[in-house]
Order: sequence, then C-alpha cells, then structure tokens
Amino acid sequence: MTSQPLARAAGERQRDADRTKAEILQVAQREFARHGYAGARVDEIAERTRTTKRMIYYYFGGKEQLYIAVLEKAYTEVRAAEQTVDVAHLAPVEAIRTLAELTFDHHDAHRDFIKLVGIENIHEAEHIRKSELLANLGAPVLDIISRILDAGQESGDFVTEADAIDVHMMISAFCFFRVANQHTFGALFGRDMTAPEHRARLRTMVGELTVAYLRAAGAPA
Amino acid sequence: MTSQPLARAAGERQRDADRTKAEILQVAQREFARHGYAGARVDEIAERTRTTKRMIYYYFGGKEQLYIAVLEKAYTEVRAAEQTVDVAHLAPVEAIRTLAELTFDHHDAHRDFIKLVGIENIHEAEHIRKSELLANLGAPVLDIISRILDAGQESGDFVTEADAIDVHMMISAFCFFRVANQHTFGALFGRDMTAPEHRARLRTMVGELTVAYLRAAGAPA
DNA sequence: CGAAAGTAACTCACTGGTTCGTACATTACA
DNA sequence: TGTAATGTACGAACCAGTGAGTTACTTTCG
Repeated sequence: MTSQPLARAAGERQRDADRTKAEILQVAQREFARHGYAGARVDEIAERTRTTKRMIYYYFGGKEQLYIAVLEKAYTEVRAAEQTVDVAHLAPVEAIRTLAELTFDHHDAHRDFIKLVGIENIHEAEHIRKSELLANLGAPVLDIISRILDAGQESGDFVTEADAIDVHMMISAFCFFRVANQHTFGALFGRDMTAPEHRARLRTMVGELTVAYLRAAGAPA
Repeated sequence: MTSQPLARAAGERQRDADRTKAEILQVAQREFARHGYAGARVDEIAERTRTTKRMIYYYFGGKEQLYIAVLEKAYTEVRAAEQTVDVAHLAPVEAIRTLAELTFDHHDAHRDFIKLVGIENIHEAEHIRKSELLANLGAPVLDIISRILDAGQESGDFVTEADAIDVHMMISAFCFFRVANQHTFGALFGRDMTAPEHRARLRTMVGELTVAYLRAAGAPA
C-alpha cells in the first residue's frame, strides 16, 4: 500500500458520503424553511453545498424524499432534546412550570423547525404521513405531563382535571405562535414578540398561565 | 337606442367587472391557501373562473399583486367581523370569556384565512408589508380587551396585571394553533383537535384558561 | 499474485414539461 | 375615431429529473 493520500479506504469514502449527506440535509433544511416546499430549489441547495444536483438525486432520490428526510432529521433531533428533560424530582407546580419554560426555550431555539412544521401543516401533513419513521413517533412528553398532572391531583395542588394532550397543546400553542406568527403579529400590532424584553415576560407567562389553569377551581364567586 | 340586450350601459359593465374580480379573488384565495404562494398556479386560478389568465393580469397586474389583494380582502373581512363583537355590557369575567370563545369560533370558521396567515409568516410577512392598507390595520380588539381588563381590575375580579396585547396573543395562539397545526398534531398525537368532541371541550378551555390566568394571584400556597 | 469483474461515488450535458408573463389582434362601446 | 376590455397564441426562463459515462476502489477467481 502506498503512503499517498490518494489511496483512500472504503470506510473513508463512506464517511465522506455521510458527511456530504449531512451537509445536504442542513442546507436543504434552510432552503425549505425559507421558501416552503414548492418555493425551494434543488439547484439552489446543490449550489450551496460542495456537491452537485446529480448527487442529491443519487443520495435521496428526489425533491420530495429529500424534504421528508429533512423533516425526519428535524423531528428526531427535537424528540431527542425532549428526552433530556428531567422534571421528575420537582414538585407538581414547579414541574409543570419548568416544562412549559423548557418548551418555550426549545421553540425559541429552533426557528427553522417551527417553520417546517408550519409548512407541513399548509400541506396538511401529507409528507409526514408518508414517513414511517415519523408516523410512529409517539411523544414521551405526554407521559411526563401525565405524571405531573397525577402528582398534582394527589397533592391537591391542581384542582382542574385536565387532559395531558390538552395541556401539551396549550403550552405548544403559546410557544409555537410566538415564534411562528411573529411576522404577521409584528406587522399588525407593532410588537416584536421575539425581542428580548417581551421574550422574558412571555416566558414567565406560559408558566403562570399553565399553573393558573391547573389550579383554578371551576368558577368561584 | 335599440332595445337589444346587446346594448349594455357602462355601469352594467362596471358591475360585471367587479363581480369578475370578486370571483377571481375568491378562487385565488382557495388556490393560495391550498398550495402556498409559490405552489399556487395562475393558470389554475384562471381555469376555475369564468375569466382568462389574460384578464387576471389585466385586473391585478401580476401574481404577487393578486396574492396581496387576496390578503387584503381576507384581513379586511376578519376585521369587519371583529367589529360586530359586543361584550361591553357583560361583566369582566364573562366579557373576556365570551371574547375568547368568539375568537375560537372565528378561527374555526375561517380555515383559509388561517392558512394564508401561516403562509404569510413563512414568507416573513414580506407581502403584508408591501400593502399600505394592511400596514395601518391596527386592531380594535386591543381596545376591547383593554377596557375589559381595566374593568376587571376595578371590580377586583382580575388580580393579574396583564397587558392587552399579551392577552390577545395568548387567546389567538390557542385558537390559531388548534386549526393551523391540526394536521401535524393529529399525525403525531393521534388526536384530531377539530373533531366535534374535542372542539367543544377546547372551546370551553380557552375561556377557562384566560379567566384563570387573569384571576390568579402570584403564588398562593 | 494479478487480471478481470463489480460497485459505490461522482461528472457532464441535456431534456421535457411547466409557468409567469406578454405581444398582438379583435371586439364593444363612447 | 378613440379607448377600454377581451381572446389567442406564444416566448423565454425556469426547474425537476435523467442518460450515459468516468473514476477509484474492492472483490473474485484463475
């Protein structure tokens, strides 16, 4: 075997290919998030990578499969991040408040993902439904919320008998809307919900809101 | 002047043109809502109207201007609907609950509008900003909420000192998310938030949620 | 051991269909 | 005759996707 750098082993080429695929996915995520599915250009993605369009088709098969791969990667990363959450050691009120704030931070930190979700909803989730990987992606968050709700009922901290999915939906709605609709909301109400001063207050607000709802009795006075 | 129906007055032709424009806008709204801005096809819109593509360009000037016209019409209608809301005669708690539920109903009834808002946010509101009509569309809803909040503070029903825009944002977030994200949420959690049984519960929930938040003291217990 | 066959990664040039937009002719009416 | 409205046909750019090969390495087998 020569000592020339030209002689590359198969494993090495494999790693190169994986790195290239990862690069394509990253660039594609930006492109799809910025322009939507129809607005995204495969040529543009190719141009922003070290590869060619031909290679994108070689690796992924087509625009739609590339888009689905982007979705799968994005969702998988998000779920992985969720797994690291540990609120089991906290008292119910603090646990749900912390979970709400973590969700808030998470949405704040993954703008491209939020956009992809929005885009996917415009297409009525037709691509997600084509992905087996995503179709079976039950959310462990629901387990966490369920446990917190049960503990809260037990301790008497929570009066409202809430459904875990509803609570998750409520928290997600708040966090999602602030990021996803920042532009139209900003244009219409002249307030940038993502500006630092508003960000901090709204972060506290999700927690307060959730706790207030769970604590509330039906209708006193 | 002949009595032939061929002889049509100028005013009559004008009305025809207006009717045609309205028809184009309606069809265009569906097309844009379904496929996004880039995904929408001018030829498709033309085919679904009694007009030709040539006339669309004659009336609106181009695809983007047509899209902006669609946005303007949709937003104007929504604001008009909001104007009809009257909660001034209600006590603060009932007033804010009613407002929340009306917002809920409104989102429920205008799916295409919700989609357009989502699409516009993907494009970071670039089209809305090009419209003078929409740029200056301050929301009267904020006045209503402000008055309710003030009355609630006065009467002692509300303890939380909330900002009107924040409250509006919170209510909108809940209502918007349920409709806009129904597809991905359904795919991931196996729940159709727009199904009748969930719809009713969630409608009550927005009201409860808002009231609970406004009533809540900082941290009792 | 070494030639031949095989294979994954990659390049280049190209195409067929689509899509926004328009030039030009024509009609309806003032 | 002039002007606004409308039909027809077309162009030019764009864009997803591919055909046909090349390179560089591995495996097979005489």
